[in-house]
Amino acid sequence: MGIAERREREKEALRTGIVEAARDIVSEKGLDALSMRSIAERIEYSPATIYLYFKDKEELLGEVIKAGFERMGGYVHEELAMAGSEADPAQQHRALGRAYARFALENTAYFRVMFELPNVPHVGRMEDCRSVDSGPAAKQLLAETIQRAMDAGLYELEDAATGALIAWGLVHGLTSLYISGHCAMMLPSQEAFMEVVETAMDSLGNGWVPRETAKPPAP
Amino acid sequence: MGIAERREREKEALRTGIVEAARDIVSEKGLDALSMRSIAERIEYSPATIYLYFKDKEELLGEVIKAGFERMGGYVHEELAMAGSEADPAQQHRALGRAYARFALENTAYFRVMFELPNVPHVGRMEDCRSVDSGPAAKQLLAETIQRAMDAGLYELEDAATGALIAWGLVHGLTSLYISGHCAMMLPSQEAFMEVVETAMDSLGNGWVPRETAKPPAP
DNA sequence: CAATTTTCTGAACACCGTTTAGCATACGGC
DNA sequence: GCCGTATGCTAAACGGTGTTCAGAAAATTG
Repeated sequence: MGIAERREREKEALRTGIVEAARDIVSEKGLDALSMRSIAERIEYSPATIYLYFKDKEELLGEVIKAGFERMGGYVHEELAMAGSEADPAQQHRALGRAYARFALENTAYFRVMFELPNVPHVGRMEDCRSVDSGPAAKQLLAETIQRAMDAGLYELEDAATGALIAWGLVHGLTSLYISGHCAMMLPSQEAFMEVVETAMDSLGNGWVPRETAKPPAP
Repeated sequence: MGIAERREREKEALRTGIVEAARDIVSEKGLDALSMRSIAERIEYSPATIYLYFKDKEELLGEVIKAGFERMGGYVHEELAMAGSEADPAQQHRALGRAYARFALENTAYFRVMFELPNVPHVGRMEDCRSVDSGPAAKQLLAETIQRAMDAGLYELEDAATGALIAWGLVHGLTSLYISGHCAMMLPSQEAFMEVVETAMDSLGNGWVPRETAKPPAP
């Protein structure tokens, strides 16, 4: 009775096909070019068909965002590898920031969809929504990294989760400002931007380094 | 010949009326509710009339944004006053951050229009555009404050402008993440958010504090 | 092959930003 | 006061959007 299963598979294939089409349009033409009609044209179905697979555009975008977090995961992997396996937690923390910034630079439209969209978790349900669902992998990795840095005595702060949030906010903010062109006059190139990100992470990390590194006083 | 002047005044009044209507709609109903038609309805004119006073929606939004920066200026003024006149530059820096965050909390839709809109400075002309035009007051104030902190020996960094950008990015990022609901599970209340902002500014400020505060060694 | 279920779509709806042709009104010169 | 003109304004339309729904088309079943 493989016939029902084949139907199931085809259905699933079309569903993911829709998501991929949306992802590609966002990547290639930008968010503004992403309409139900443009997706429909690309997959060669009627716009109405999409609504048989997704409740509305919001839900479809949710899937695109999920895919975005997976793509970002690749960047994280790369930067961690680049940092080397002998990197200490603080260096890994920098690697995560670099990954985030680089992902944003190379996937601007994607980044916008993921973080700057009206979003509106439709106050109430906020579990199955946005980064809560797919992003936590990255968020948790960041928190764990900072926790390890604390354990290693590299960072001194009260709460790893708060520290992770701050670190995230720092890089996210710089990235968001850069991408939106709010500091274009100050950052003429992507290199300049990446450098500022490094400086920023240095500043923050420096602020977390214990003041007196256990210098036992000789009486 | 007061007649031409009266006409001029009426024209100007309608123009600012349009901007105020747009501002109010954004404040009251959110950005999504802001359409040329909704503005027209509020000012009791035809939608087409708006185009006699503004080139397009983008230009109109520019004026709204300008008004937004002025409103933010009020917050800055308040927080600086709250900090007191004897506050040192580092404390003033914190006050600026508080103002930014509080403004965002109390004018969410406004904040979004100002910083998270597609923006697109239409690469090329970027003078008369966005924060470059109206925001620089705030940006420059931040840069000056940090420069003063450097001069006072409170902060130790290479470039005040870069420092200002980093400080801005930090608060902006946290704010943007909070407003977009990306860290809702971690920040249940506005108070919790404001506290994280304080902690974040402390961390960054701490990272900028000179390591050894000129402790002349006695030989 | 006929009946039924499943999958899909054409057409419509209400909205959007924007343009244009034309309608009133208020003005300046006679 | 009247007339031509310049000004301010708008109704209607255009092409776009997300979304819905009756019904066509196709695939599966008996």
